[in-house]
Amino acid sequence: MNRSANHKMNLRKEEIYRVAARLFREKGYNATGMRDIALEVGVEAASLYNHIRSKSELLQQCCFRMAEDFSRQLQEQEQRPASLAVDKLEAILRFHIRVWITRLDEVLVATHEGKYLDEPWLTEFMQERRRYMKRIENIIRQGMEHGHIRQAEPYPIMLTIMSTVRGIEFWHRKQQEISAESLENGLVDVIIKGLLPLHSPLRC
Amino acid sequence: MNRSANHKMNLRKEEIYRVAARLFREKGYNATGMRDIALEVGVEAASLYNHIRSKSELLQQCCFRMAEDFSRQLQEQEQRPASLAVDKLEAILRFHIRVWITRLDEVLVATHEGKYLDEPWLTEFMQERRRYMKRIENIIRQGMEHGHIRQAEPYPIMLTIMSTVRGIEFWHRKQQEISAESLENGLVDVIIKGLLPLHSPLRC
DNA sequence: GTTTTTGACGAACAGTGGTTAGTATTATCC
DNA sequence: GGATAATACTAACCACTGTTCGTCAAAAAC
Repeated sequence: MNRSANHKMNLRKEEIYRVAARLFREKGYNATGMRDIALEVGVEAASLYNHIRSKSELLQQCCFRMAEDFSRQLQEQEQRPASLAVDKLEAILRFHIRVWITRLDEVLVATHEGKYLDEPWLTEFMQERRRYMKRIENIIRQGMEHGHIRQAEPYPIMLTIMSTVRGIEFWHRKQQEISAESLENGLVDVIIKGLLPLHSPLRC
Repeated sequence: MNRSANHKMNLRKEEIYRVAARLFREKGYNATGMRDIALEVGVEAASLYNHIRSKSELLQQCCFRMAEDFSRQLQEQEQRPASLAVDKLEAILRFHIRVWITRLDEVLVATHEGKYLDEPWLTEFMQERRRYMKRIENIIRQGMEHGHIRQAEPYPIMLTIMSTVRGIEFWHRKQQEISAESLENGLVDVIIKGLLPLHSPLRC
């Protein structure tokens, strides 16, 4: 098999993955049947198994692709100087927002349907999420030690950064209540402004 | 049938409802079988139907009980003077946080599994949620008109208030990373501090 | 104490789930 | 162009789903 054929094969596999991610989000993992996926791909359900191993493999891809993308981006921020804690958090927050705006299907599946992963992936996935949250907490803690973030509990701040983006689920471009840029800047404003020290020149 | 018997009947029905809410949260609505619920109630699956009409009725109770509780509380806040917009939002936020801490099962089911409601309840439920969000947006807008909230897009602020509480899902009392009170105050701080006008005496 | 109601039970039903086996068809390679 | 691999199809399987039926014991009502 040459490279072209291999590429073609992956294209079909990618299509199945994309359809599955969308349906998993719209209807939920358990409510989405292989026959639903097959219908939208334009094929019979049994034919899917020439390209994928199982339904749960599709869920695994959703979850761990997102986990890797998030972890990689966080690593970039961690490598910046410790004095830039607030900028790091803003960059992290903006990354979260953009992923939630541009790849809502995958990120929602990873967030909401990840609990349906089989072992040992379930355990690995949840441990990874916990590690990710700890790493963000550490950045917040560093910012406080250097005086760039006001003294407070790091834990609720981390939760806020992790959770604010979830509101994007309610935002639909169609209804154009607000543009993507305004949405991103609005969300960043609320969070970041609340983090600055009381005497910060950016604040007053 | 006298009042005592009626009360006893409702007790059993309430027990089924509580068990269902917990299982719906842990395993998801579709992955929870009537036999799972029956097992934890200590009865056979068929016996459940002496107390409830259907599985979907249990989901409806979860969703609309929460919707009513939230709507009622919001109405209380709406009746306060318009000049107290920030206090209203803080009260709303604290109510959200407390519900998410003390009634996590029901509120998570309403949030995550509500999409599995049958029609016409699904449409009614989603319309109610949209109305609720609009009402919060109106409070924010009032606060801006009176100068008690800094000028900004009301929509992302509303989303933040709605979504921040979702982080509580990650917070488990057992692991005691932080107490319930500190968690509540920490979350409120991040959000409310970001809302105040730049010249507010509370801010600088 | 008899009648009526309540609630629990085992069995079963009709439908759906993911998945496999076997086979036919198409595309690729030499 | 013939061999070979990839991929589509039909049919079916078996486990499981929410729910109903007929029955029977226990509690409530009178």
